[in-house]
Amino acid sequence: MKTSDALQMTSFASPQEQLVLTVLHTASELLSKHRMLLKPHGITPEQFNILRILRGQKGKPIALRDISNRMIDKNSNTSRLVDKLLAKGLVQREACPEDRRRVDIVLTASGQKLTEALKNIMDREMSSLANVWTHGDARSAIAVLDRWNEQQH
Amino acid sequence: MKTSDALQMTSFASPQEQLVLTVLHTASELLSKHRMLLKPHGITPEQFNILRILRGQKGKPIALRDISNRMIDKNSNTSRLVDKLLAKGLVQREACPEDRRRVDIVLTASGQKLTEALKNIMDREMSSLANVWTHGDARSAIAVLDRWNEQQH
DNA sequence: AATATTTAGATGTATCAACATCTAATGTCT
DNA sequence: AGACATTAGATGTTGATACATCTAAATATT
Repeated sequence: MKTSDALQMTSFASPQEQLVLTVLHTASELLSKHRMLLKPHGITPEQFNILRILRGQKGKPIALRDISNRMIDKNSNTSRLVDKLLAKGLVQREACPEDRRRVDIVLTASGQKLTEALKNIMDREMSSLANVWTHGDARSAIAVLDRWNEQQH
Repeated sequence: MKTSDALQMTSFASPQEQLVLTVLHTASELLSKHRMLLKPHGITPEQFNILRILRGQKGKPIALRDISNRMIDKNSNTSRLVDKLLAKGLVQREACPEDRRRVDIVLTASGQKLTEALKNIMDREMSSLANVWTHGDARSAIAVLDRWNEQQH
């Protein structure tokens, strides 16, 4: 359903304001869809975000701080999300000798296995987007949104 | 900062996948900005969303159910959000004679006053977007995103 | 009319975000 | 070296979402 229908928008907001509402609504729906796909495996999108980052490390440990920097939600509480993954035996903490404040994180064997499986699921979902958006569509929308993002900070 | 920089994206995802990440990241940043603007007044973006809907009613009561339908996050817990507004004396509950299951909500006088003030703040923010996006930019991005939204459900 | 189903809303629990605060370790400055 | 500031991370609290369940009222079915 189009955003304006979904929100039953009646008033005549500017296209810019409509875009803001559309982005917020679309993000909510995307997240909801990801949650549904991951749920059978007991993983939330927020937890998967961390697993995906760890997978990109290919076994190399990464400090908790650096995970935070790569996350979609910058202020998300990485410490506690990692706790959840730890409780499931998907990741390990490792002391960092050079800097004893730091805590390095790596995937365990079972964490690697699950992450691969989940990535396949998400990749299938992502590739289905090609039926909706051409490369050009996607690139132009990215350009528009990033024009706002670049103004921040 | 561009999304790809903010997330330190290194791998070569498809433009479609990049757009998904860009939408999620932009929504997170937008929400964060709105939270900052509203915070001095003790209102969250989620609570403001309800106030804005009530304002559109121009005094006419609206069922909790209908508020839910117009919200950005469909699954947000409208009952408890209204509780918060009630505790601040910004809204009133009214029994609905035709259907005793329903609970109608209206703004109180102080709720109206605060909502006007907040709307001015948000309107100023929205109109500043014209410096970033032309009408055409916004419309084309909306069209791209809605193409996905229309496929859902 | 009696039963069953649906709907509106409230509520309990788990997960996560937002924000502040705290500790320990590191870095800086004189 | 000693004082101060910064950084990494953990943790407590509050606000919100996700999901399940529950009650009461309305609607549909037979």
